[in-house]
Amino acid sequence: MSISPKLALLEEYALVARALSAPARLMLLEQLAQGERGVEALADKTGLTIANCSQHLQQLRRAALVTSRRDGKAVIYRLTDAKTLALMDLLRIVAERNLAQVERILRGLSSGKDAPEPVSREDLAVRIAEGSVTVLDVRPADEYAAGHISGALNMPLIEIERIIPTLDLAAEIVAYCRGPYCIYAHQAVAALRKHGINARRLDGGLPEWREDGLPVMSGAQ
Amino acid sequence: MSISPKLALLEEYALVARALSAPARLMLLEQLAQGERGVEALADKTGLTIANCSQHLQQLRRAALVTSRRDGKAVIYRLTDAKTLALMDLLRIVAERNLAQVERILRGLSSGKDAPEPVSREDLAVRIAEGSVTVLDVRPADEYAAGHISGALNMPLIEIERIIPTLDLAAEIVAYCRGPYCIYAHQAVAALRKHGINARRLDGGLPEWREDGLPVMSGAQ
DNA sequence: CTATTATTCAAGTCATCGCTTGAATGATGT
DNA sequence: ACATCATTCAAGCGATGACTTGAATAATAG
Repeated sequence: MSISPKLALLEEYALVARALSAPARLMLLEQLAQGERGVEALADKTGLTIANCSQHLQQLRRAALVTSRRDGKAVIYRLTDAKTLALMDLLRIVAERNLAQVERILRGLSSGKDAPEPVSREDLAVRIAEGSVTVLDVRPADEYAAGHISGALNMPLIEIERIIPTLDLAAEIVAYCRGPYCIYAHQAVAALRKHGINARRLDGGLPEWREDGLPVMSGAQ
Repeated sequence: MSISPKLALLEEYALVARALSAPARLMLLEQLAQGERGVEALADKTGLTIANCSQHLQQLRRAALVTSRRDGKAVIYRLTDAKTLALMDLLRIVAERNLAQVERILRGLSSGKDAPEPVSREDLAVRIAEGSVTVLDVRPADEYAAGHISGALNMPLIEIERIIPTLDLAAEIVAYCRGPYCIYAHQAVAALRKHGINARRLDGGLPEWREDGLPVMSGAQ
């Protein structure tokens, strides 16, 4: 024990905050919020080198935000529990609530002022049951394959302009992606609205949907 | 706008986390949770130099965790809103839930295993109304003077051993301090229990009590 | 206006972090 | 046992952060 237990405690709290203080690690956490992943898959998705990715993961593990297990020769990481997700969420909420900068970045994405309110998860669940809505999963195909909202169509952002003519325009379109940290859904909605299509964003992404106990179509892990 | 809005966003989130990643700044936030303070008062309480303290405060302000106003020649800082407090709380919860290290530090304080469950704020409010409890504010006298739980006695940690004989042992003792980051109450309870006195800790401190809308005796600012 | 007091700015130092590269470890399959 | 593959470790480099010192700014008092 150190001379100052008070400082030692604060040091531990600070360690957790420091683990969240690098964009690369937030990207990793966002990926892990989709489901557990191996090191190589994470490196791929985030564009980090394997070694660098491994080092970041070890920092996250030191802060107990993630845990790992072995599976054959691979090491699989996952979020420790829902509290990690809660912490990320609150971090985002504070940042968005307070920083004009964030506002401006998100504004820029929706190419102006016509970004509508997001749809709540509860509302979307009801409307899916009614069949009065088309749900688009705008994440990459492999993430869709690993699990998605029941009834959602996969439409990666790259193909969205191409696929517009095939959409059923009678139902409203709701797009979702990885979660609050992810801007795919923002971009998709902006693209659709530019073509005059009635599209909105889901509040939150797949991790939040799953956390709420709403129906998910699970793929192979 | 940068080439990658995604990274720019994550950079903003990371900025908030980074602001929380230094023990010195957590100390400052803990002080500010007691109420607004000037730079010099904060420097005094935390043991930082004035210049260093000012720099930390500016980082907290950049992350929008605190705001400031001028009052004559002094600049007064305060927490931006309750979300800052919530973020600190969640940080602590995650750290304590996950890190064996934290457990060990807190165990060490209560000199063993006999640390009882803390009293909830709700329960304490009821029992104060009944008069079935003695509430001790173990913060320094000046902080007590600036505001405390209605009915609480001030008993700074330094004097606690000396004052033990004067306590009414019929009622249970409940000690509180600045809040979850503060270990005064832990230490006070440990000291009292070492003398066989029935003492417990309040869950949370004055900021949480105030946040819950429970009765506070406000002193001069 | 000048002096005073509270705070902030600026420059410098030392430590730490993030990333890269290349080697070491650990589990699996032949 | 050996080769193979995924991951981790270790060393090095450049950038950033924390703290110190001393000067600059801003508001008030005389």
